[in-house]
Amino acid sequence: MNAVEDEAAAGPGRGRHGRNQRLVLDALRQTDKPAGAYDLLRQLRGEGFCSPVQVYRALDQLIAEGIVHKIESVSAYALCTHTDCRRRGHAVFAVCARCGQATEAHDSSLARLLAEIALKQGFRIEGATVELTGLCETCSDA
Amino acid sequence: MNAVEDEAAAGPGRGRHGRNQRLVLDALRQTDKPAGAYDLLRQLRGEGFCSPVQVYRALDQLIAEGIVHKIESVSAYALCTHTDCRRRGHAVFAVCARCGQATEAHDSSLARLLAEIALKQGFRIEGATVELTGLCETCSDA
DNA sequence: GTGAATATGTTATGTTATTACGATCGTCAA
DNA sequence: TTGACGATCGTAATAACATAACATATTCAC
Repeated sequence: MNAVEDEAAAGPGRGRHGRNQRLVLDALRQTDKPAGAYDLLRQLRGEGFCSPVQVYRALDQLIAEGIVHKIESVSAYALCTHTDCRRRGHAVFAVCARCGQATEAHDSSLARLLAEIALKQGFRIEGATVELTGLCETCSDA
Repeated sequence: MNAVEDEAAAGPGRGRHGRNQRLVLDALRQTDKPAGAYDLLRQLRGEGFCSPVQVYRALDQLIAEGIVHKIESVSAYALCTHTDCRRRGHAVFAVCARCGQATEAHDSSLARLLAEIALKQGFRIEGATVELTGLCETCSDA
């Protein structure tokens, strides 16, 4: 079950998310690219949003649940396309510098390797940000 | 030769860096933690800096040379502690959530693994951001 | 010296994120 | 029922991060 199915299962108006979280999730589903917090705000003006705090509050909770990821290198937010990211962690995003699309991948050997690197220096790892920049297949062909 | 030795070799007033770059490098050497651009600006007020642009311009060039890294997850900048990062790429930073220290590591199998992940999806990789958050040895003992 | 390239200065503005404070609403024990 | 508590939400203000646009100086090849 991914983030989309997850929310659908909860049904309208009775899920474990508040109205604002549902609106932000919906907005993120509408787009194929990571969206900035202020992009989301603009989209949700019609729904009564009028302050960035509302967006950030919703994002914070969704991120804590592992349903949404922040892509640090572009200060944008994307729906998780995988299962149970909160537990498994270590998503890798490949962010296209030309079209802006970000595709998420997971790799267990990466998780192991990062854990190893951390261990070497006695670092107690709680989270990881792994982002690739470059050109996606479509854009590098063009 | 690391960034510090590199600059020292160039000598005062005649290196390949302008005055502002040298000042920013010096400021970064003074601290053991990554510094924000506005931290640097505050430190360099006495040297005549009066605008963030001056800091960002210097940082941009130093980053392009691989002497300074930006740590995306905390929007801060740190001296490179390794040789020739521009060519080898793929530094990993372990950023302590408690004390703010960031230690840089390099790992060639990480570089290979990321290249592999990119290849799988036809992504043409140009750069990578790899950052761990958690607690450094000192802080997790405390 | 002249002109091109580089480096710098200054002002203004744009973008991203948080703080602080208060109102509302549901729930659950007394 | 009531009222204490926590969760959610609204609003305003501000902090923090980054860039645009334009002007001025410095350097160096020619």
